[in-house]
Amino acid sequence: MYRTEVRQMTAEAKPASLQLTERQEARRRRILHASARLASRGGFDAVQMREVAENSGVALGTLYRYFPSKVHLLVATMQDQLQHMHETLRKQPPADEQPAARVAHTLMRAFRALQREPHLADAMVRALTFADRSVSPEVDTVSRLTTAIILDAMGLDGPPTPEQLSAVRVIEHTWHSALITWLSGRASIAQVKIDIETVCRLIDLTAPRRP
Amino acid sequence: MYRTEVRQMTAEAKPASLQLTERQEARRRRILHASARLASRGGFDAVQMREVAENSGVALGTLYRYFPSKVHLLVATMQDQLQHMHETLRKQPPADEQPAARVAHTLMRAFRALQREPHLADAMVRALTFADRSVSPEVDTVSRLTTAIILDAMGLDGPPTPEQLSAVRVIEHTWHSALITWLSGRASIAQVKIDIETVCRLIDLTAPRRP
DNA sequence: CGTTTCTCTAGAACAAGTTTCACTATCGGA
DNA sequence: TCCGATAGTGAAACTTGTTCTAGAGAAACG
Repeated sequence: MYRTEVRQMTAEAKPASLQLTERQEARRRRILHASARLASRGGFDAVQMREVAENSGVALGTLYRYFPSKVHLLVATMQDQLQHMHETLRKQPPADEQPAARVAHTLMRAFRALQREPHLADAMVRALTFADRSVSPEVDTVSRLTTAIILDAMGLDGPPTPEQLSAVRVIEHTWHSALITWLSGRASIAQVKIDIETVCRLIDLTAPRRP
Repeated sequence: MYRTEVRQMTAEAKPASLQLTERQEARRRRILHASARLASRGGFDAVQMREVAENSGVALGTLYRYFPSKVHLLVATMQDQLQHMHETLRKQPPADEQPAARVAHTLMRAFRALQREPHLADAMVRALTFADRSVSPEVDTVSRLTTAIILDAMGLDGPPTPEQLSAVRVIEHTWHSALITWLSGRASIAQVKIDIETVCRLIDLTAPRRP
């Protein structure tokens, strides 16, 4: 930790200028890449800031200018991965009849992807749930992405009702927490599957259209 | 972090002898008390191992003998607090008709208790979700306690069905994750309430007895 | 009691996240 | 093209979790 009450960098207020030059964009990308690679190896603990800096050919101070903490870095890494995931999932929408089944299948597909890189999943999810208020904006972005994936899977006609949004929030809660119990070896893959299917029943509950 | 692959203490295998002497029990209690007090002040970051050791009149090495990491310490602190909570809640069981409402009210009561000590809640919940495999047994104990509280609130006649246990697990997931979003300022108290009420609907779903 | 074996203490040492500093390189505008 | 502002570099310093060591104390046990 080691963080003074109000983070007060020398001069600038918050992030780098929103418009990055090409070189800066490349640096950022190198950093995220190194982060993901190290995370794939050994999870949260294996992502060491000095090593990330070295592997991405950037000074430690620069790394901290781009991502003000390790958690920021890993949450940004998760954003990045989620983006890919969203596109991949969008390409092959689930074919099920019921919205609940579509969401459950989509999440299980995402889960299988995470199983292929369990260490990376560990790093990202641990960072996400460990994040404190200073990371709220970034975590919020991840949350919105996840919500978008679920809403996509539901395949609604119109905008979601408040009830449906509540259900989606609860599904997200379950998703994150179930991942954690799996990652820490306290729940099996089968158990995660059951939990996801169970919570997805809430969707049918909030859209009880009678034909 | 800084933890070698396999934790290999000099001689003893795991924890202190299961039977603590009186002095040892007192030490353990002082440590937990100091931990809770520091956590109440400033949350996870404010619980510094050196300070816990000092405040409980114990050497740093001893602290680590009792609790092999900060996360272990905070999870044990949570166990302790949950025990109190369980007893308190048990004394005034909710009077509602429906099991779902009973569970929702019980959890909201617990939530209000946490709101009185938000920093303490922060420390405990962050530790809980950040815990890795080495803390699994302790985290499992917390999980069982939470499950017991929920099952108590449901007030079942017989043993719960597998379906009901799934619902309870999902409720627990939602409970932890909703707490986190609240603690990190990304969800309001009202939102947590809605999420809890939403997920509790699963209970009615798994016990659709028609009179 | 004396011995043997733990346990506890004090304090140094180490690892990794974070900050700081003194420079140098790059960029955008006059 | 030159200049001031901004960004990046390298290295050291600082904070806090964790480990290690040598010796003092307590407990079990003959």
